[in-house]
Amino acid sequence: MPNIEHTEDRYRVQSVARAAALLELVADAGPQGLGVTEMAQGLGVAKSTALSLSRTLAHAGLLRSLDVGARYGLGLNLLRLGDLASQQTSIGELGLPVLHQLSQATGMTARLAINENGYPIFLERVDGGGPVRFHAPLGQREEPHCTAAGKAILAQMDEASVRQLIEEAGMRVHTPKTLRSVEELLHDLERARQVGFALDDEEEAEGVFCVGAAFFDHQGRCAGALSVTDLKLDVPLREVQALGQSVHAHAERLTTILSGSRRMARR
Amino acid sequence: MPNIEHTEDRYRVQSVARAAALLELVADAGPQGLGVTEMAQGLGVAKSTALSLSRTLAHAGLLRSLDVGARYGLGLNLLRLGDLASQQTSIGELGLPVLHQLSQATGMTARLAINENGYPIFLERVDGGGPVRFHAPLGQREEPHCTAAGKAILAQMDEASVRQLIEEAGMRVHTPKTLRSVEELLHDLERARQVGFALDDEEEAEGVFCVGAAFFDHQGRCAGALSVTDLKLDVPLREVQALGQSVHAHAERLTTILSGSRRMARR
DNA sequence: GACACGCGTTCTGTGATGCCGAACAGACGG
DNA sequence: CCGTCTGTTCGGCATCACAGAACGCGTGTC
Repeated sequence: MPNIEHTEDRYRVQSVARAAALLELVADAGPQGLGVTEMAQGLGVAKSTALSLSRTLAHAGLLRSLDVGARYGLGLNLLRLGDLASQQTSIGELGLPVLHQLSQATGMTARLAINENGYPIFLERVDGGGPVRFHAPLGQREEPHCTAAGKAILAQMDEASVRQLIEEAGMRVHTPKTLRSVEELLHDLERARQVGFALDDEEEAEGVFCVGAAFFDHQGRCAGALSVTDLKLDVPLREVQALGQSVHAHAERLTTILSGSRRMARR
Repeated sequence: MPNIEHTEDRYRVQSVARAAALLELVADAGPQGLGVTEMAQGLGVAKSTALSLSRTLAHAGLLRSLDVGARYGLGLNLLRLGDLASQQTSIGELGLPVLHQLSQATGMTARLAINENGYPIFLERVDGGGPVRFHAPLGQREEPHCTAAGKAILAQMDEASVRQLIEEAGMRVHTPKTLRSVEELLHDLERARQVGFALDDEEEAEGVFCVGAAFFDHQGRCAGALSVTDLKLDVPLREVQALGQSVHAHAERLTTILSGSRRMARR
């Protein structure tokens, strides 16, 4: 579904591709898992094929059988592998301490996203102390136009690239406050550049307020963005400026870490 | 030489099993990733085979190419899948079988608590065979200083964190035997660390005796604790040592389950 | 500068193997 | 006691994954 099938990829192993699709299928199925029959029709293969695939994946710990040998859910090895994946992505590893500091300094849920061709992908998350937990999945490509991290990243691109990206990504409307036009977006990005941080003022979800700022790698390229999230109610307007400066400062700190303490952010 | 060989699993897809082994291989390789040649000799297959596998996995987002098309590291989709796996996996569910075994082995009421910032929250409970049922609410945050599970968790934290937590939580006095000072508590925790289990000797309720031991997640963090409860009358002093060892052993069993049980094939 | 060696990549033939489909065995529920 | 769900088994054909040799390319070494 999110993945368009095959870019004319030669060298592709059918059964492995099916196995990967099966993982996605099981992930979407939720906690109750999937049975062999459901897998089979979800993948469009015979039941016996689905059985072989699931058995093999289960043996590798990528799936696990929920009941005794009947339904399958995601396996615990995925936990370990996912954890290693974020560690091995040096940004995730290097950014985690900064993220903790940011969370502690603001008391809010802090997240770190990397820049993948203009899209933010969240690698790490540190919950704030508050009672409210936010739905904040990791490893997922989020939308650029309505998230603080996304706009912080977009603000570092030139206008032509932004237009092209939005052309491709679209601008889904989530709330009444979601920006509707590229012009509106570009204007907002200009403002973000001037103050050094981007806002998501109930643009993705009602009642949720985010502040984001970009950080840069050793070549000065925008490597990603930090953001903090909280209920709009809990963010007095007069504090937004201070909050933004804090996020910006932490992003700059991360920039100096990533660049070997040589170069500063490109504005 | 065939290092990962299986327990006579009939339905097994060779290429998928190899793909899974490849994921492990890349995970062990660390941040710099693996090249095709290394994968090939690591798996014991031809280079072209390794190429097909890695391309397929990369297309599914389970691997990602680090340089342009050369070396491969773990993919970001693993992050998302791992995150989902942890959401969909309740520790309680995994621990339930162990809990049953523990209850059966000891004949006592067994409980499982997760560690939430040092506080124990009981998720599951299995009643022993005896006539007495204990008031043991689930899903509720209990006090750390006077419960076996709480002290088992505390025993895994450093002294400063314990002091800070107790500062915040206080030490309500329930019985004459309830510990009164942080020093007393720290001393008790030190003893618990040495023997591998914590005791609650009528400290929360008179006549009630508990033994607890911590278990750990795939990162080695203390994820929670198991405990057993009975009337003090029914626990002869000489049995405490054996009881503690049993609880400790079951907690260890749960730890191996939670940490992904990789490499379970031993020929 | 030429050479050799390492890398990743390409291509093609072949036989192992993944795949389907049909049949089987329990578990429910009418 | 059937009909209809499951998950499981098995055999056989065609596919598809696999190996291996050859290619292009960048590196390092005389």
